[in-house]
Parts: sequence; structure tokens; C-alpha cells
Amino acid sequence: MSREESSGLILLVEDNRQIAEMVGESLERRGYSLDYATDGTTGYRLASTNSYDVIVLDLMLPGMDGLAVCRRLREEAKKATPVLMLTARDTLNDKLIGLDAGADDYLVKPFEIRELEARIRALIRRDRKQVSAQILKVSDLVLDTATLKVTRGGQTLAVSPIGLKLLAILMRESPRVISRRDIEREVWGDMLPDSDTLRSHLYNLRKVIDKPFPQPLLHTIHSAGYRLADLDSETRSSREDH
Amino acid sequence: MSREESSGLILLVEDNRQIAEMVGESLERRGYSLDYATDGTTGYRLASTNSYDVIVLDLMLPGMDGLAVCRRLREEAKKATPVLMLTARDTLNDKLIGLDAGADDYLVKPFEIRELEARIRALIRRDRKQVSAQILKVSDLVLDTATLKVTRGGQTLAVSPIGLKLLAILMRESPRVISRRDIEREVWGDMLPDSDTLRSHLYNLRKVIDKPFPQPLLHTIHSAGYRLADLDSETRSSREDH
DNA sequence: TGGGGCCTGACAACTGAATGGCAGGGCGAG
DNA sequence: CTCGCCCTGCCATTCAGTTGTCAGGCCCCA
Repeated sequence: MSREESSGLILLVEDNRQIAEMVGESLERRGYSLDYATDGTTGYRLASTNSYDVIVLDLMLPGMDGLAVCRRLREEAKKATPVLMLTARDTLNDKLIGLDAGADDYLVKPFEIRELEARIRALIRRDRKQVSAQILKVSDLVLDTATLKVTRGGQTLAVSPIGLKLLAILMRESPRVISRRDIEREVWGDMLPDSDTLRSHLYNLRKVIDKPFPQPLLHTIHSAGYRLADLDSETRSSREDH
Repeated sequence: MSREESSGLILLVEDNRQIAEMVGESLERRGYSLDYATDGTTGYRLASTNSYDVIVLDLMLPGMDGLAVCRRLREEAKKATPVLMLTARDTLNDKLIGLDAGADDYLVKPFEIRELEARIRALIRRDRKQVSAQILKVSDLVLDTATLKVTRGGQTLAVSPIGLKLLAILMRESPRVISRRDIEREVWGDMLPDSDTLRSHLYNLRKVIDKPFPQPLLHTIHSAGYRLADLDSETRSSREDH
């Protein structure tokens, strides 16, 4: 089981075995690859020698606490890896210190697993934006994030700003299913619009990228979300396996 | 499964010796392994016979230009290897053509080495994500929790949302028996439905995952619950103990 | 060993929610 | 001032979840 083959590599530093297990299982189920450490020293060693997409770091740890790990990681190892700090409710004040130490986000225990997943995704995404300019391709649909140009089958398409944002999200996650909620949170952040304008934008996006073409790429998964993918080539490849 | 090594194998096709040297040295220092070609024909031969993680391809090349190499690689050799195209600023228009030819990203000369490294890393990561499979397996039944795709014996099955949830639970617990109550609690949380709709869903699930196949996987344990398992392989191995 | 009650399989039909489609108003940028 | 984009509300439609019913099977007890 190689961790190289997955979408995200995460380091989880947590001494509470029960929490570690739960979080780890859940994240692995979501397709992330995990490395584990149960004390600060080990955590730091792993964090400084490997390249993780995100480090989930408990505040209270044997050996070296989360703050120290985080601070040394930034100052000595010069690693900019996104750090998500886990803190108990009664040490809530420390959160500011945590951010000072170079943490990128924090979560108060006890927390919802889904919330953790969401934060992790956000961190990964934010991190990737730094390396910004990328060509995203799904089937014959192409988005150049540098020029914001969208083409399909060589033909340039006019996509509105929000449409562009939606498209980028969908393409980055392709061929995964993304829930409407996740999309909304990524587009509008905290101040989501009251009524679901998302549908409207998806409708308009479809009109541009799918309607003029025989093969639709943007698919609705009822009560689950949306996904951008070329159904044809997918089924074709799975039949080739056989 | 040859993707286990953490270091990447890169093919660099570049006729300008100075650039090739600089890029090559830098990448090798970063831990990548490099193969070199200085003309399109050689580049194509190497690319089509070996398995690289990324191909860095100059647009202007003696023999066969970058576009042609890329296109033939996709169409004739059927290789999906990520291609990063290098182009001079004055041939910038060609980038669209390059993307059409099947390139995955491009970089305008002159470029920063660090930028090139970042793109390469991004491409490798993206490529692995495609192959990524967060997979639950029970016998020949497979569930990909990212794409929500279910297959059995290579054949794709259409499972309803709740059916999917049930299946995930059962597969995760397999081959243990789960009580009806536990399943209900996990699916509906606190507000369980008054009458047992669970039966209905199990029925429908069975119809999809078992009915079309000779070997049923979803078994009822009377007055105990349900379990998902391949009876055949189980009894076989337990008899071997005997 | 026989019977009654409980559990389960198998539908069909109903109901409510999620989604698609669309047009018009508002608002900010040029 | 004008254009373009975003937001909103409305209706039509599709789809999944729930419920009720009935027949058959399993289990336990007499």
C-alpha cells in the first residue's frame, strides 16, 4: 500500500489513540494517505523530512507540544506545509498562540469529522493556489488558470467569473463527486447566499460548456452533488480491464 | 504497480544544451531521475517505450517537433504520461495547439527553475490522483467512495444514495454481522423512521448487487442482522483449518 | 412434532424533496 | 448611461425515500 498514489498525503500527530484512529480511518476512507505520530518529537521528524500536503497537529502532546513542533517546522526546517491545529475547548485561548506559531487553521475538540475534512480540503486547495498557473483538463475541456481561458475541442468558450470558479473547482476534483455544500463554501466562503444561486450558475455553466456539444461532462448525482467527467471514456476503460 | 518509488522518472527532450544541462542538474539534485533526448525522434522513441512520470518537452525540436511528439504519443503509443511543454514567448499562440495535442501544462521560456519544479510536482501529483482509488472491496464487489461508483466483476452497478450508504457500512464492517438497529442508527441518526424502511432498501440493494450474480454476498442472519461476505471463500478456508 | 407469532422478502403506490429551466430585477463597472 | 453579471423566485419534472400489504420462512414452545 503505497501512499504515493493518492490525492493527498497527511501527517496526523495525535497521542489520543481513539481520536487518532477515528480521524485516520475517516480520512483514509476519503482517499487520503496518512502517516501517524503519537508524540511531538516523532511528528517533527516526519514533518521535516517528508513533504506532506497537510499536517494535523494536536496541541497537547508528549515530548514536544504542538506549538513547538509548528514553530520549529517553520523556523528551522523552513517548511511551509499547512498546519491544522487541534485544541481542547479549555485551552481555547491558546489558539491565537497557535496561529502565531505558524498554524494555518485550528479546530476545537470535540469536532465533527466532516468539519475536519472540509478544513483539510480548504488548506490543500489554498496551498495549491500558490503554485497557481495550471492547465486543468477533463476530456476535451481545457482550463488555463493563468489566462482563465476555457476551450473545448479547441473552441474558446466565454465563461462568467463565477462560472470559472465553479469550473476550476469541479475540474480539480474531477472525477470525484462534490457536494453542493462544499462547492458553495468554496465559492462564497462564510456568507453563503440565502437561496441557492448555485443552481443558477451551474445551469449557466452547463449552457456554455455542455449544451453546444454532444457529450455532456457535468453530471448531477442526485442527492449527492456534482461531478465533472467523461462518462464515455470511463466505461470504456473499465471494460478494457475485463 | 510501479509507482511505489517516491522519486520520479523524468524524460527531458530539449535541443538547447545549455538549458538541458541546467534543468537536468537541478532536477537531479532534487532527487528525480532523468533521461535525455536532444531531438524529437529520439524523444518519441524513449517516451513510447519507457514509463515516465513526466515528460518535459521543448516545442521547437530537430527531427520532430514537440507537438508531433506529443500527438503521436497520445494517438499511436496510447501513452497518457503527463507532458509539460516548453515554449518560447513568441510562439505563445501555439500553446492552445499544444494543449490540443495532449500537453498537460506549458511553461514560457525563459523560466525559473523553481517554477518548473513546482509544475512537475503538480503534474505528478495530479496524475497519481487519477489512479487513486479509495476502495472498499468485498470479494469481487468494489466501491469507490470518491466517485461513488460501484462495480461487481468489473461491471458498473447503479446504486441509489441510501443504498450506497448501506453498502458502505456493510463493506466497512464486513465480514462482521451488523444488527439492523446499528445500521439504522448510522444511516438516519436520531430520527429513525417509524416503520422499518430499512428492509425496503436492503431489498433494493440486493436486487442490484446480488440478483444479477450467481454468488450472493449480502446475507441475512435471522434475528441477528446482516453481513456482507463471500461465503464460498470463507468456508473453503475454514475447512482447510480442519 | 405441530402451531402460532415474529421476522423477512417482495413488490406497488404514494409523497416529498431535489433538480432543471427560465425570466426579470438589481447592482456595480466601465 | 449601458452593459453584463449575479441573485432571486417560480413552475415543471424527475427521482428517491417511505409506507402498506401480503405471502412465505424461521424459531420457539408446547
